Amino acid sequence: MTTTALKARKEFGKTLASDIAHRLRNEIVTCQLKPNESLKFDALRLSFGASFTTLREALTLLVAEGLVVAEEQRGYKVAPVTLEDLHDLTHARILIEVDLMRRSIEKGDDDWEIRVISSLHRLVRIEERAPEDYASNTEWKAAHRQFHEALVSASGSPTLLAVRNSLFDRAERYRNLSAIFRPHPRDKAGEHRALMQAAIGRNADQACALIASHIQTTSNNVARYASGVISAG
Amino acid sequence: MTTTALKARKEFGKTLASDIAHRLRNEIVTCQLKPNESLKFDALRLSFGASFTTLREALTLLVAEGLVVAEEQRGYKVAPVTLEDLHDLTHARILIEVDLMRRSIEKGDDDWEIRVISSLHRLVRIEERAPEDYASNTEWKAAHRQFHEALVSASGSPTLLAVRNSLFDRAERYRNLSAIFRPHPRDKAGEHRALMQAAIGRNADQACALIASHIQTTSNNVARYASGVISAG
DNA sequence: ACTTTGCGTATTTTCGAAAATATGTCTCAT
DNA sequence: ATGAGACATATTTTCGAAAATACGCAAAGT
Repeated sequence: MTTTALKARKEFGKTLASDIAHRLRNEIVTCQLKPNESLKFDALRLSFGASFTTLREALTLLVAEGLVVAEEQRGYKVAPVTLEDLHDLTHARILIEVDLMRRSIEKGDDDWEIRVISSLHRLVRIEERAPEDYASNTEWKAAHRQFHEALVSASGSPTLLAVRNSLFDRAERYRNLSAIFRPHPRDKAGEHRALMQAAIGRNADQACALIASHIQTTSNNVARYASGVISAG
Repeated sequence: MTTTALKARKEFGKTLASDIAHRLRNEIVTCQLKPNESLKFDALRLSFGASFTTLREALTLLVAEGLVVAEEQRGYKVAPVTLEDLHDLTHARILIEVDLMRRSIEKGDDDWEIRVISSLHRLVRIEERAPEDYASNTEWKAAHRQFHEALVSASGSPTLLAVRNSLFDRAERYRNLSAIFRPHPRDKAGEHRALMQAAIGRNADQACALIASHIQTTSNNVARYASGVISAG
């Protein structure tokens, strides 16, 4: 073979388009594809080995999630990062996550408690295993995501959960961005444990206050450490 | 020409795909395309005159908005309507709309006040002109949408506004569904005026209570009158 | 009778070429 | 020098055919 063109093969989703969306989402969230980077079809075609229309479908999906922006007739690019966007995102996340948390605590059954406890356990184990900069560890990120997902998983609100997931991705991109510059990872272990205890203890007010403050603090840290790479809001 | 196939032409959007998404959205919201109806490509191709891939892109857009559901490898269909979904939707709308309302009232400037007042004025004029069942009037629906959009337009929250718009469409589909069975349209004129007055008067608590109750009441009415066509939650 | 297997049809999914649109460059008139 | 117009190139957008996959029905096996 003379070219490096890949033949596309599914790793995740059931259709190729959703599979590519998944991979693209990952590259954007981890900032392998940088904010504002223009997503030319020829280039994407080369790295993903799919045709124009399949790529287009994947990009459409990511536009809906706010990770890609489309300028009609002028192509797609990775969504910009700005302080304004970070603030907007943070506000939306707190509003929705607090609501989901409260209702999850109201409705959560035994299985929910188990999901919360076990996902926290896994997170702690990973932190013990790699105490240094676990925040840039892929395994930690997955566990972190799963813990937060478990907390709200009993809310019984598909609509808000879907929005929440997409906002979580957008926020994770900002966290990854700031991780490049942050001297040391903040110790979130205590916060996570307190969150779990408030949730399992059915102390809704406290859990909501904790999650709001958790999101806000993280956002503030991102704003501080990532200000170098973030365009002026 | 032997077939009735249409040649696609843009009426709205800049690209054909977004244009078709717009038209499809309208047909779904107005229930010309019925809940659960399967969206076969051949049929769509005939009525919209676009190719497979263009239609696919439009459908992808609507899936993200929750008006269409995709069963991978088994095509697309109009999203089902259920009582459960209506409740979920209503809850999400109240949460988000109340937040947007409060911040719009905080931040709204002169232009915002003008938008609110003039959009209400237009709505009232239409109601005067067609006092009978204005709720099934296209013009009224557009004005109604614009009034509610105006109220929250100063919130400065692109993320939540985008979610709000998509939820509004989903809710409008339920309203249209119940309008078929509702004996007489509820008189919303008073509620709308009170909403405007509370907003312009910068009475945030009252405006938030009014909008929450407005959404909840509408949803309750939909549930009552549409129970015949809504699948059991 | 009831499930399983295989095959033809219907439908979706993916592809690469062709059309449409934007961008950049060069020329020419002022 | 500067700006407008025209051509050439780069890029996106749309198309219909081809490949992949699901579905229905008939035949065979238990």
